[in-house]
Amino acid sequence: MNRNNDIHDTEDVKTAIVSVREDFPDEDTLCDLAELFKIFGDSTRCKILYVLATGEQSVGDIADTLSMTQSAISHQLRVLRQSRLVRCRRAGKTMLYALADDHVRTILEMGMDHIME
Amino acid sequence: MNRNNDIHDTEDVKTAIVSVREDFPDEDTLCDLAELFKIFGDSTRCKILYVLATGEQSVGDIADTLSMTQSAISHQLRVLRQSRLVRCRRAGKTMLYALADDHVRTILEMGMDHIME
DNA sequence: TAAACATATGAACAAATACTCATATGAAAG
DNA sequence: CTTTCATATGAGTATTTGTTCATATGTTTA
Repeated sequence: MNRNNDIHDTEDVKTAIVSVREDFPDEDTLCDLAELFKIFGDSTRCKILYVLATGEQSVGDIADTLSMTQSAISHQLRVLRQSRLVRCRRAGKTMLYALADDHVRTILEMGMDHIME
Repeated sequence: MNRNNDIHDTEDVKTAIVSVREDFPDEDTLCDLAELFKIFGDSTRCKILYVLATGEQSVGDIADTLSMTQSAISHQLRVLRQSRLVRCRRAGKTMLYALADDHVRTILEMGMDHIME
């Protein structure tokens, strides 16, 4: 531990520190990364994504499939929409939701692989 | 929507429903999956994992690198340890932490890929 | 236009959680 | 054995967050 280190403040040391950390993601990037995983970190949202992995679905159908209220699903779909993990389009009175891209499927699969050891 | 559907409770229907959903992960699995992502869903934990991606580190070194208290880091290391995302070994007075396996690195990379569009 | 249906949203509340502070545990040095 | 260093942990607190309830928005049909 270098809590009270005696490293001198020379250009050489500064350069060394920069080079060591130049491939390390910066604060903002790491926060964005955490925000992304946070979206997947809720079972309701995971369930919704898995339902959508089977194809485009309406809000009501998702609610029925998961035996949850329309409101709860709609709130979570908003979160998923804002994170660009799902897209939606209007079809008459209903709204049809779908996975935004295959990246979402891949991330789910990676996590599932880890769960299954 | 089938909120008030008129499907009859026959064996055929039951079998159909089962076959449609047999590849759908069950409740417990989806909760485990969400729990896994929840661990990655905190910037402090992501930072710790990225620090450990560079190699084995002591608790104090991680705290110094991230400019956070030893206590905060230790609490999060416990979470990571309980989720088997990191492993640790004692070396004298210090504890050395490391990523549990390459799966962790892969999940981080997948998330980072998505962030970078 | 009015009624019916599908979805979205704001407020309120409960539960989860990340940090701080103080202190406990554990190992090594004197 | 006592002190010191490194880490772990329990309690307390502030913040975040997921759901419910009531209601608003938007679309179709009568």
